Amino acid sequence: MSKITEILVKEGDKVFNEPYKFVKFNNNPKANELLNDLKNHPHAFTLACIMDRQIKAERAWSIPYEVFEDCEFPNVAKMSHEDISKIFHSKKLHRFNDEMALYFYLAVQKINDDYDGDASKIWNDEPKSATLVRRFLEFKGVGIKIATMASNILARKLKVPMADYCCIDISPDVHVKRVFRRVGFINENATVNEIIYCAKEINPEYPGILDLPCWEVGNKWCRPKNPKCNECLLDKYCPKIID
DNA sequence: GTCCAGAGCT
DNA sequence: AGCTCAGGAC
Repeated sequence: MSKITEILVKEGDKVFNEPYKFVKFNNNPKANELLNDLKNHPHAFTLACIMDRQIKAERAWSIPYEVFEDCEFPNVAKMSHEDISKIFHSKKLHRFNDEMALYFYLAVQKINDDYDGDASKIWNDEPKSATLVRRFLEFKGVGIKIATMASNILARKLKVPMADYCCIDISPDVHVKRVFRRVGFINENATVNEIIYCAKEINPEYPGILDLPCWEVGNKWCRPKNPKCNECLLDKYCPKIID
């Protein structure tokens, strides 16, 4: 194993093995309370994950809190797509307010119809990792990045018990992709599938273990412009392949 | 102007 | 595989 993969796996393992501690998703204390309370507000975490695309992560993690300010769960299940759309537009919750309001609405309906209004039933039966990822994929607006991200956070931070971890892949998002390119794991025009299989190759029993360290490297230091290599934990071993 | 934890449709 | 959705922080 290369020194870089060794460091990334070790960092991932460290977080995975530590006991639960309150997760700080962003700087909104009330949103964080909601997201950490999987027992009483499991839908908040689920809905926030679905909102997590093409905007700053910190902003996406507040969206369920912002909606529930106007209408508490489970009453939100009675709201129409149009009602929810009005909230998204008036509070400017997302870039894609029409589309995200629809996915938010559809997710609430699905939680109601398929999980008896209790989103924790998505993950609380100690599922196989494949089952968990597939359940997230069933939601409209959820693809491989969001399904694996949700599963990774449940496994690594929120300590949700599951039967195995082998099918929780790395979340192939913009940061992971950039970091994988610059450390030389993949080439410039690699596809999402190549990223996923690259992580499987490194740590097949839990490919997603690489997700958090890679995401943090990309978010904090390995920026698109002016990467702060001297502060990065991979500095000594990284080939620093910049396009 | 650049960048942001993408997915769906063609 | 490429295009579209289209907003706010910096």
